[in-house]
Amino acid sequence: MRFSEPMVERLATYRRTLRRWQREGRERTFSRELADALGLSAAQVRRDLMLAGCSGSSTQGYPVDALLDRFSTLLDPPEDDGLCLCGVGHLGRALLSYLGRRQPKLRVRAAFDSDPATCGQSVGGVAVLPEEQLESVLAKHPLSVGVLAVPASAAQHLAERLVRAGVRAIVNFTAASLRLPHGVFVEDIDIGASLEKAAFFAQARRPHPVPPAPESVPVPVSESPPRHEAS
Amino acid sequence: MRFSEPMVERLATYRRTLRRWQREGRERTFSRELADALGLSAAQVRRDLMLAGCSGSSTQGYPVDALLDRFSTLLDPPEDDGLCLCGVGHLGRALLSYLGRRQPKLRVRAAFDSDPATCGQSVGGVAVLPEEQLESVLAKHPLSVGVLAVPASAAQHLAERLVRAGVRAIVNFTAASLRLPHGVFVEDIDIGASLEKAAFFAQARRPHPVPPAPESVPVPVSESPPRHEAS
DNA sequence: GCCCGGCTGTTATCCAGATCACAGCGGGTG
DNA sequence: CACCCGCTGTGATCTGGATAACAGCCGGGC
Repeated sequence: MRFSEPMVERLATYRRTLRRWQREGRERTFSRELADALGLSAAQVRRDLMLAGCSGSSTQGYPVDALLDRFSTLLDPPEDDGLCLCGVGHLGRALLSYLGRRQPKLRVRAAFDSDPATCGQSVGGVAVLPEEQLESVLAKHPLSVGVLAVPASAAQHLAERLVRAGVRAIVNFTAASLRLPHGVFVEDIDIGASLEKAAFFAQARRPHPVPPAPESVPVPVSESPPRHEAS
Repeated sequence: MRFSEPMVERLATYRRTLRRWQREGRERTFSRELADALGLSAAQVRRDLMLAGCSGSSTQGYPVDALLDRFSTLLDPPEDDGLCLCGVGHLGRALLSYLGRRQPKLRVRAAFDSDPATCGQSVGGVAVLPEEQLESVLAKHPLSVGVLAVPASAAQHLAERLVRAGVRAIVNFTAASLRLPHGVFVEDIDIGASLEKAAFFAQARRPHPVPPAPESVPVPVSESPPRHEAS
């Protein structure tokens, strides 16, 4: 049995929503409520919960606490595990400040930068160390997730160092496409490409000019698919 | 004929790679080269190029210049279009500095923030305006893409204002799931969920504790699928 | 001049993930 | 007590995207 990538991503969003509801005092919920809150279909929520090993009653729905407990078991890393951030530029700082206050279990445990001026600073409560110490720090305190927020030209080399140092998943904010051994999980977050995609689909209904092709050029169109149960 | 989302995203990455090669003086390329550079299969590159309306010769491959021209036609927004950034916190600043130097055609044309202390500053060459002016500025200078880098609690309301002001695509860095009229393209970039996903798949090979389910809990495992042509 | 090899363009096939559909249940109502 | 309603759990089906497969072409070698 293995969980699919999109499902794990959804579990994380279920958990966020359920935590808010828990703070608000809600004790039980129905698949439909979660679905509406997140723009999914109720059937998909039920299926995800089933695969995650959660169960509910047909009249009372699912107990919020039990769901959150189960999600913690599935999603939370071991006690002293966490993130290793490479690159403390603008984006790295944004991540540090974001994660500093947000995620309790998924903290940045080590941050590295190649710029001597940045090293030694403490950003969001995390000390920034010189990149040379990456291997020695991770040898003492292994971490399973690396985050790349460096220039694209440095990404491949740093990724390899991270993997050699024991990292088994990398979140790559770089435009570089990483080539790493099988078994290492890579999550690419290509902000530039996402912005270009949005710009494309914003224009998509307008006719395009027709320069290179001799034939008429298709007018690309996209709809946001309706994401709700037909009922 | 419509282009799929993943395809448009790939086109953006093809373009980035081809631009680098063009700077290096390379004039022609083969599907295999692009595929290897980006971790895709040659067949997929050929298919994308075909759908994009590009053609090459079986002996010389594709001319780099022609590909880039075609991609510009498809991906570049109209001359005075661009991005409208909402929220100039850490992440907003990172985006401004990233886009300031990178994308020539996809610039941030307006930036807004609700914090009076932030307004009036100029970040990365873009003046930060008070959020109240969103409608009046966009009325004078319509932009087709909005970028949300605000707290999740403000996201839905701001998104609706953007759409009323003429925005047709939104890049949502917020954890909120937006409910917007059909026809508005939404690209969610959920950094928190992505980090949790990476943490999960980093752990995925370890046995999990088995608390709630009476039965043995499955050990979820994921492989990065091999992404190359079998040949 | 003829064959061979490799690359393009395109069709056919496959697959994961999402959607649909429905059996089963349990409590509420009359 | 019998019926009804709505929700869970789950098999069946659908679909879009990726992969595989191959016909056609062209230039180079012999």
